[in-house]
Amino acid sequence: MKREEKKARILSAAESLMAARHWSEIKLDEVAERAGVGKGTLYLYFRDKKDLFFQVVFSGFDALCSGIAGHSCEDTTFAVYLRETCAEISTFFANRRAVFQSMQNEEARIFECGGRLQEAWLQHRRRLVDAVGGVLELGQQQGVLRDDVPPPVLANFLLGMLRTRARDLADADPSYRSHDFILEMFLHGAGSGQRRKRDQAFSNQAIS
Amino acid sequence: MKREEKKARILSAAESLMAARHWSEIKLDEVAERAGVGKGTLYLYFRDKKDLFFQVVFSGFDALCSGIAGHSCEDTTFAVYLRETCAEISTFFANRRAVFQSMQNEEARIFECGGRLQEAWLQHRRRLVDAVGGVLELGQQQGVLRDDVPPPVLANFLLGMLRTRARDLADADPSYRSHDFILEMFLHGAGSGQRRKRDQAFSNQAIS
Amino acid sequence: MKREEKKARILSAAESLMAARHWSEIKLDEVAERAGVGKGTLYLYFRDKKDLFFQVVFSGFDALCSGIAGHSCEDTTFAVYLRETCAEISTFFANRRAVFQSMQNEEARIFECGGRLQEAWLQHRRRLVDAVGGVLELGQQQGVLRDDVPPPVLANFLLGMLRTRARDLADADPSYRSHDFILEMFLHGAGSGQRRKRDQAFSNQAIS
Amino acid sequence: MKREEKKARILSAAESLMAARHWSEIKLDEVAERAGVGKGTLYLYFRDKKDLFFQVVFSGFDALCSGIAGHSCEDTTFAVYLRETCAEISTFFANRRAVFQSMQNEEARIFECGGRLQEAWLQHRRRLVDAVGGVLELGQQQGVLRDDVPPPVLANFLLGMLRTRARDLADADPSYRSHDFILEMFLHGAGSGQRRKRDQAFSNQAIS
DNA sequence: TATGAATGAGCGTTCATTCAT
DNA sequence: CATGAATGAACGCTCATTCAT
Repeated sequence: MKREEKKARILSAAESLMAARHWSEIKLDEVAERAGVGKGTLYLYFRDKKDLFFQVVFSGFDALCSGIAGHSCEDTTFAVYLRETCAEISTFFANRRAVFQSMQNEEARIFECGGRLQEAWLQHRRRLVDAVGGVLELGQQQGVLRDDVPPPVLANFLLGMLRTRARDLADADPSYRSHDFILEMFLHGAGSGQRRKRDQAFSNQAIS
Repeated sequence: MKREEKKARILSAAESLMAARHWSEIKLDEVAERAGVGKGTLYLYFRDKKDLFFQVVFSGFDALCSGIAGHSCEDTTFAVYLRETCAEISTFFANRRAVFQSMQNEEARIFECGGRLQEAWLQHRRRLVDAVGGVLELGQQQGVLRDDVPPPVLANFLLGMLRTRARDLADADPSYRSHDFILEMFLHGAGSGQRRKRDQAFSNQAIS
Repeated sequence: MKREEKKARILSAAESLMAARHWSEIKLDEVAERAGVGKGTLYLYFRDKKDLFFQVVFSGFDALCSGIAGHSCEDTTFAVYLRETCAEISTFFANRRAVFQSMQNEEARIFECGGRLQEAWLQHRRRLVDAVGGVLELGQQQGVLRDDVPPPVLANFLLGMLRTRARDLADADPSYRSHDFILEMFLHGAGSGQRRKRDQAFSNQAIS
Repeated sequence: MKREEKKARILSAAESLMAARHWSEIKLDEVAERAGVGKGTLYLYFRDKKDLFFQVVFSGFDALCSGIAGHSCEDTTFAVYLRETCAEISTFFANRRAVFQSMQNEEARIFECGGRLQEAWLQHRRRLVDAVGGVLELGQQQGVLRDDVPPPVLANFLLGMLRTRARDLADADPSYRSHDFILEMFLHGAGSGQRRKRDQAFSNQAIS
């Protein structure tokens, strides 16, 4: 237990540093100091620097994917289900924003590590896309979502919009940062569409 | 002339390397070798490493913004105009993909350079958003785009979707990578909307 | 204890190298090798190259000044006292000859370090002059030294003669290198001796 | 002639820079700029950096030695002759102070150039000592100077005192900086004067 | 187990020297 | 002759990693 706690302290320290700087610009001295352990101690818990940051990046990620894939909308409507999914994802990335603001750029080449880590990241990413895709597929089956586009493609767009919200709209008016607005954009787009009956389903309670 | 050419060679070499790795992981020896010049030569054209990568990042960016802002849709429909704008942006980022795949992560802290570079990037980003926002405002005036959302917010979403296409849909079916599809998603969203009269304007000729 | 010893090893290595070359021509690799430590180790004990050489130069100097100022001739004659002082100074500079042969040129601009180091050196030098001046003042009080010249001026001449001995007379006959001879010259000069009519010849017009 | 003038410009530029910094800290760019010539031009007049500074150091030195050796006191008294010699030396070093303040430290190892330059310097130095020694020998012959000390030894002391004046007494009262005072000290020393019983106190045991 | 002093490979930067113009 | 752009060897300094305690 003591052991796991110390490891967590290190991971946490590294994570907070990765919020602000690229991993190759972070010194292990800093990590050790912030974690309150000796520098040598790091090597008792992690093979090397790369391993440490690797673990920072992926710890928790799997849980997120499982969480999304594990839920089901049986006991609620798809609309609510989708919004909850968005909230879950947003919360996850917000909490780990530090890391993933550094990460999202790296998606295609994380750590440039000859491929092994890159592979790992792509795999993880795919897992998330699949999990979200699974949710969206339900929407298609219920006729709420267009079915001329594969769920993973839709999932990528949705994730992209969440990212836009998190990163590019940080300073925008709060009303444009609500999950409802995001979902409204996701579902109906930017067109003027007089059709717009404004899905009631998406304007109930706000989650976050 | 000769001088500018050499500088361009260096910028190009650096750019191609930045495609694959974070700038702090790129050795100036590599840049020099790939550019076919001596290492010392770099310092004839750039103050230091930071300055080199800074120039890589921003060279061309201003031209893009001006280009977008400079056009007008007087001699064409908004739909065509918008698609051309997208094509312009896509081409730009595709050509400089190397750099901007590294960059987009950095948006919030490029080079972590105490703020000066960060400032510069944010300013540039805002310029692009404004230019695109200008285009979208036209769409609002013509009643093609919803006017309950400020143009810059819409611009961010559009840019986000272009990014999604460039980065997350690299392996998707080509039909989901066309400008027309992107714009279709942008305008009408992922909803099933029986409304869907499928804007004719966007299904004519493909540009890229 | 171990720590101080290692620092001493480094200082000693640097000192011996400074004996032969100007500090800007000495590589830290050399210092490290000669000290039998890794290059990085240098930076555990010294902020940077300048700091290292700075410490080489001044370590021990203060002790010398205090030593000279602290003695007194109460329990001996002034003559013996003065000779002991000379011996002390000579020994110090002989031991650190390496350094000070490099230093004496620098007196006016050591390390050209924008003034801070220069200041330091001048202060140290002045301290030595004052200490020696204090000794000579005793000689004046006892009527052994002329009192028409301020002690610091006399001190400078004495130190200059010791320097002449150490540097210019290295190859001269040993009899001209003894403290006694130096002091004899200091006290009575090069004149033949019918003297003290205050050579009219030398007090006419000034040239420069 | 044009050629010689350009060379002189370069030498002069180098000399003025050597006044303030050690030669290894002076960039050839600086020399070229200050001389108003291209950097490549330096290599038309000097084999390399060492050669340039070598020539800076010794140009004029030979002329000084010849001048001193060439005069004679036939048409004047020894006292006047000696003072003129001092003035000549002082003027020379004052004019070239820049260089020689850097040099005097180097006497024993100039340029650390494996010996060739060092040799050259020692040879030059010896030449000056001999020239001055020649003058002082005249003083011995005329009974004005003690003849129990070889002229070169006396010459070294005299030169040392001139150096003391130039370097250590820069801030002293002007009266202690006149040639007359220097010569007075040189001839009669710092003793009070009842003297020439050859202080017993100073001829006992040697310390070092 | 935990530490941090020690290490040395590696990198950014400088600058004497060359050579095409 | 004159130039200054180009070069690359060299050096100061950093920091991931090891290991004696």
